[in-house]
Amino acid sequence: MPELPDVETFRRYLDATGLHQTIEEVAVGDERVVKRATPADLADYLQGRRLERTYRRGKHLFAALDAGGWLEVHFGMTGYLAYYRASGEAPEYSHVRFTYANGYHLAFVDRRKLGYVAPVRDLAACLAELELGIDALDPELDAAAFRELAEGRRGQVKCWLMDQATLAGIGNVYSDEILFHAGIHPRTPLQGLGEADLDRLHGQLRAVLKAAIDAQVQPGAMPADFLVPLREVADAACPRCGTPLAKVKACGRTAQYCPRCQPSAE
DNA sequence: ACGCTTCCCTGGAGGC
DNA sequence: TGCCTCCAGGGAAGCG
Repeated sequence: MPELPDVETFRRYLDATGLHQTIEEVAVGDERVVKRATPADLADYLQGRRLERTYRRGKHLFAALDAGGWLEVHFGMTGYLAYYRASGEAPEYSHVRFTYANGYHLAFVDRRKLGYVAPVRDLAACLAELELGIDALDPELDAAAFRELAEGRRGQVKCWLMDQATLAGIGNVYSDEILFHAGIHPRTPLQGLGEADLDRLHGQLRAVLKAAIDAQVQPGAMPADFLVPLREVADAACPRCGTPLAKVKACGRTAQYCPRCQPSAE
């Protein structure tokens, strides 16, 4: 379930571990997690190169190569990065592994293989092809810009928040969290929201994503009134009012919400 | 245009 | 114990 805060945490991890070192070897254990290239192409593309800096847009992570071009990593639902020394320390499901000149390794780990690694020759073209909207934490996304994104749009507010072509980075978990703090039911029609609702939604969107990043997405480190740590808990109660949390299908996903703090508009 | 389902993919949980 | 089905939810795709 890597969403913006998770991918931002991975980005910082990569910054702290796998940059500025020559990649000597690229090993692909399962080619299904390599997109837009064969494993051999990917190896040719990366061998002898260094990753120099990172860029994140929504849930997509990019790393710039010293020779030009980029590497894209998308984490699907179960992906993450692991940097380790001894080969024996490689986590299970390490489907792509880099070996650096210093002897360390960087692995793309993804149990369910819904994520991927891909070479990117032209970052701008790649971003255009992915049809990603503005990053949900882009400083240019102020309250007015946020309201503009909602203009003329129909459908349920949760679907809109999760639409990567509108706002990049929000998925099922954090859309629930944001809607909870804004006091809005996930199935509320977007057109039923007023300016004050949208401004509140915008404020909570920033606050929630930043708090999750500050907590390094560790459930135990999240603020006490967050729903995230309660997702897997049976019979969980609202951290605000104690009302039993409810689930509803929205946008093909299971949304968790508080029936009292987020009254249905229907 | 919207909302729903199906598919990809795997493992953990619960029922029988 | 073991088999079966469901569910998790990132995203693409297809249907009405």
